[in-house]
Amino acid sequence: MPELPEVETVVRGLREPLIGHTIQSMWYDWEKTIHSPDAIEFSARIEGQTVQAINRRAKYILIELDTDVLIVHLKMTGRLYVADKDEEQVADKWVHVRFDLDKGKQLRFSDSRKFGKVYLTDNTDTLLGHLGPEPLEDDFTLEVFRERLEGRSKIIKALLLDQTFVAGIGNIYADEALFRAGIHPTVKAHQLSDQDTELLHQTIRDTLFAGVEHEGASINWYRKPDGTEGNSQKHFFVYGQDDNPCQNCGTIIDKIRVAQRGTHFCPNCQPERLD
DNA sequence: CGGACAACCTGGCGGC
DNA sequence: TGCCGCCAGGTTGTCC
Repeated sequence: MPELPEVETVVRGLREPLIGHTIQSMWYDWEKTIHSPDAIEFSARIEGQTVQAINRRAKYILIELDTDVLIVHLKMTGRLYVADKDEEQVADKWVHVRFDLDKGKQLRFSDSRKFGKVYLTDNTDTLLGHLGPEPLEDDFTLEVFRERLEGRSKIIKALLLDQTFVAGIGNIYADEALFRAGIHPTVKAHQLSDQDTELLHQTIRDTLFAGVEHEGASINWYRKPDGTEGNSQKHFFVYGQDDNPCQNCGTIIDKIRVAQRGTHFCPNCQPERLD
């Protein structure tokens, strides 16, 4: 659920309350959330380091410290936010990792489904090196997109979800980008015309830009670090719109399974294609 | 290369 | 009200 726009919104929201603070200690109650190194080394290494910058790569949050980078992946239900240390945790029973900061603050990682992970590393390449290009960066040009599509025969939706192909797109924005481009989700990459490719390149960027502008989609778990909801979900054309009329043509939006994922599309605007 | 599927987990919801 | 079973979707790994 948290995809590029949601993670970007979290990153932006964390900078003000977190940069400049020093991590004093670490607490956790679910060891599997700590991916690497092991919890003992993790806490020993992170204590005393100060937050210098916060960035994003794909769906990963990169909290740059003095000598290491604290990396967080929210997966489906993760939340990352700063709270006052003395503020009771009763309102959020899913906090599994906590970092005490100076000045009475606390960085909390909450995750009801426990899929999320935290990493500490001085070599981000090991974890992030395999990722594809950032779709909102200027270097993600139409030419780059074309080259990456070359020789691929995969179903286009599956390709968009592949983080090594393009980084940061998830189930929601994949459906939205395909709708905007008028491309059926099961179209094979090699079936795309030059015009399809150009359009899809543009709608991937448009869809993600719009998501960032609306501060992410609060479908059920996602919240901005200040606890408020994003508004992106109010602007979806197809995601979660099954059984409702298409805003473009009035045809009822359909929901099928593609690449083992719930997939929403307009049967009229996104016609199926045979080989 | 591609596709299917299980695993990791738990809350929310529809059905009864 | 309560229980059951399914669905949600990011990523990795395994198997064909």
